[in-house]
Amino acid sequence: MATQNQELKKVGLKVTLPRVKILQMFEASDCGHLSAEDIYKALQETGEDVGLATVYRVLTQFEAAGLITKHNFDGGHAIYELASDDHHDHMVNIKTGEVIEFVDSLIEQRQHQIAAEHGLTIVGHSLVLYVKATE
Amino acid sequence: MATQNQELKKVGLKVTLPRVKILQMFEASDCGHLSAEDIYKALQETGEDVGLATVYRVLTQFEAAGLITKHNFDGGHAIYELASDDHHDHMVNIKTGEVIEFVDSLIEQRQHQIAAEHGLTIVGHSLVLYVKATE
DNA sequence: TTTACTGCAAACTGTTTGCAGTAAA
DNA sequence: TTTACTGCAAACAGTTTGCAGTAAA
Repeated sequence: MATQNQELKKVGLKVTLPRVKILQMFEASDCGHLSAEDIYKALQETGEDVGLATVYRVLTQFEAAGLITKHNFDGGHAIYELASDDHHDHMVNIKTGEVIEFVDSLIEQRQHQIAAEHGLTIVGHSLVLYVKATE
Repeated sequence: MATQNQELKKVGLKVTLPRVKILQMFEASDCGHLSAEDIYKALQETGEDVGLATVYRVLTQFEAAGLITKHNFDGGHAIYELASDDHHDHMVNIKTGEVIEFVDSLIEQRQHQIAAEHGLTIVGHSLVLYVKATE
């Protein structure tokens, strides 16, 4: 039995076709950074009859369940990726659209320090570097 | 004559009431982080008859002219602030909506270093810490 | 007078929601 | 059988745009 089924049950969601398919897409895709539109189109192409509204609902549920993470990069639409234990930030290549992940504990550390200096606690954060190839 | 008039002329925009008023609002407001909606409402309250579409148009023109900077924080609507030479990042208090600016040269430095390690150059970046008061 | 600018309403994009039907448990 | 889930279409928020009128130069 596919692993997805267990993952879904674990978070209290019924095992339905749209959910299994979408979860598979995240696990299959190597880059792993997908928008609702990406997923919707890909499902259409494989002949699956899943509505866009359902894609959004499933993504919201997956995010609430901690299976995936949502990012609001520039450019309007949100993108999602499988949640992983290790936190990381992103570089977006503005020429190619490529998304590169990176981790830097020094930056993480400074962020918490800065918030603390203001008597604040970090609830979430977003660090995106928009980059291009060095000439 | 008000300074705003020169600034507008310098960037090749006619000196009109909506533009002068909006530019004044940015210079007057101490926090300086305003959304289109904020500006529109404030103008209504002072009895100015400026349409929301015009607010958006003016903001877009000001951004193109380099007078102001646009930020896409979480939560749907964009916010704008007067452009300044010194770069800074933002903390957004998720309870109050308050925006706090901060600068950290260590983080800046690391960002460039990380990009360089990948053979990339930073074109732009966005660092936002979503925070709340420490309990 | 000429041309840029404006307000209005209608269009658009990304996302959410109400509802009646459908399928998982 | 029960209840969660689905597709559809309609609603939504933030933003943009076409157009005919208005005001800056």
